[in-house]
Amino acid sequence: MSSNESNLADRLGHYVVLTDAERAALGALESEERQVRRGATLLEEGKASRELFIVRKGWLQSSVLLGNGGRQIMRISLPGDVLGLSALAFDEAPETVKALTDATVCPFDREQVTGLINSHPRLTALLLALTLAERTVLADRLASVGRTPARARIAWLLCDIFARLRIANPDHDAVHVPLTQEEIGDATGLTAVHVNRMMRGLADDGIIERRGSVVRLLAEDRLFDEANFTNRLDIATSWLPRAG
Amino acid sequence: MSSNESNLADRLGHYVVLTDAERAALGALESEERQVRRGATLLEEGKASRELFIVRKGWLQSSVLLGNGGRQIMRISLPGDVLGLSALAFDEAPETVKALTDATVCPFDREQVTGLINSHPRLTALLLALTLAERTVLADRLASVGRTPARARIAWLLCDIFARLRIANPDHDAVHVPLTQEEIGDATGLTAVHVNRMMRGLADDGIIERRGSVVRLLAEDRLFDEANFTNRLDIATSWLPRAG
DNA sequence: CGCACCTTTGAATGAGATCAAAGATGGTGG
DNA sequence: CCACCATCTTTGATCTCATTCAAAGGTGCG
Repeated sequence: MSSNESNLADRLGHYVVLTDAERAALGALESEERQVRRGATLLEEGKASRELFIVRKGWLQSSVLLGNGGRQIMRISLPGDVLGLSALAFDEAPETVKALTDATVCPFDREQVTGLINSHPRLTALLLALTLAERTVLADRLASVGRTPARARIAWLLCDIFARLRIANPDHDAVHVPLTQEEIGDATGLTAVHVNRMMRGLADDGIIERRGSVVRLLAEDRLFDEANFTNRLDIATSWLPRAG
Repeated sequence: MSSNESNLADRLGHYVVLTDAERAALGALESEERQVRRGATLLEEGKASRELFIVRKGWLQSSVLLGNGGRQIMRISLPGDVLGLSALAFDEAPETVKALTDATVCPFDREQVTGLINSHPRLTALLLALTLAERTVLADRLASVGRTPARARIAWLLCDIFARLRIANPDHDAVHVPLTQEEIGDATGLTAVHVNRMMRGLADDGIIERRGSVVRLLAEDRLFDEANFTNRLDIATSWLPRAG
């Protein structure tokens, strides 16, 4: 069940050198493990939930349903991500979270966050900064969907995914992307049919290569360029409280 | 210069009963006032900035510029809002902030946030919750722009503005909206021309009334309905740390 | 190996963009 | 106080990018 590793601690460790106490506090959030089957729903829009999660393994998606049957995918979550943070603002989940692959998550409840805030100011500040970075990525995504043509939106989504995967795996440039074209459409505000044509275009132009659901990046610079992508993975740390 | 009122304290006071110490800490953030002319830029995308602001008076907008000349407006800021929080995650502003009307803001720097986090866990938790609520609103906006037709997007924007104005002014239903149709377009991912046609449609259908830039809400329920709007202004407080 | 789901391609349609030009509005300086 | 000019709004005509509809291949899993 519990491993003495912590995905979240590893991630935060990129930004600051964690104290043992901090590492222990983060590890406590990952003391419980839950297996999730591909397709299973972890959180449902509108349903009560005070649970949060840290992703240990697998891919998940957060989405909302529109009145007209449409669906918007807000974010793809990867290992090391925190999920369901909005439980800290709302008693009812604003988004549905579904597993795209078999996944392992570590659930904890919001009272554990209360404890963290009370005793670890620096971790709290990091959590806030991470949340703000995520908000900024969401803003970038909005700009992409609101103000760029179909091809650039697809490019942006690929950049987002690749940039994040690179952290854990700097070498890999071929990735199994467990998203159907319909889902890519729901993330970019397009129809599956149009997604298909645009992906074909990117492949024809030698920017990506596709084999089934495996995507290989052939011309990262051109993709970033078409997407107008900004990497938001580095965060400012100079203002953080002293460790303690 | 300094007034002994705090917009932010008033706002947070809606959610919890603040202690004197908490009220004082928040007041300190608003000890300095700065006047901003309509059209003036407070923060510029890409430029260094460690300043944050609390809005005291006036309307402002946050936007990003796209490579192709397009612009996406992310958020309209009103009195009581915190602006420039992303300075806590990035040394360079990800968004440009511009005053839509003459405005008064209270600047403070991010080291003051450090102090707040060190000594006021409950305020820190509230700040986190507020940020998460804002992120959720951004997600709602993304769903609106990505997955609904032009008319519904305009409706959503109006709902967002009216819902927030209602807090300070529950009675008013006619509001001077200092946005050009071009700006409404930049917020909704539409052209000014199409915004014009959609607004006319909403007026023709008796949902709103327009006199110059003053908009009156005639059928709030129908507007909310068309927009698929969810009010995100209430936040959960049961998990917050005890005051102290 | 058969069925459900996904991808691919073609053709027709449509929502919103683009282009163009005529009113309205309001702030500024004379 | 008024006239002027810049900016914003409104409306029409045309165009285009993406949607919709339809149907033929693939793929993988039970």
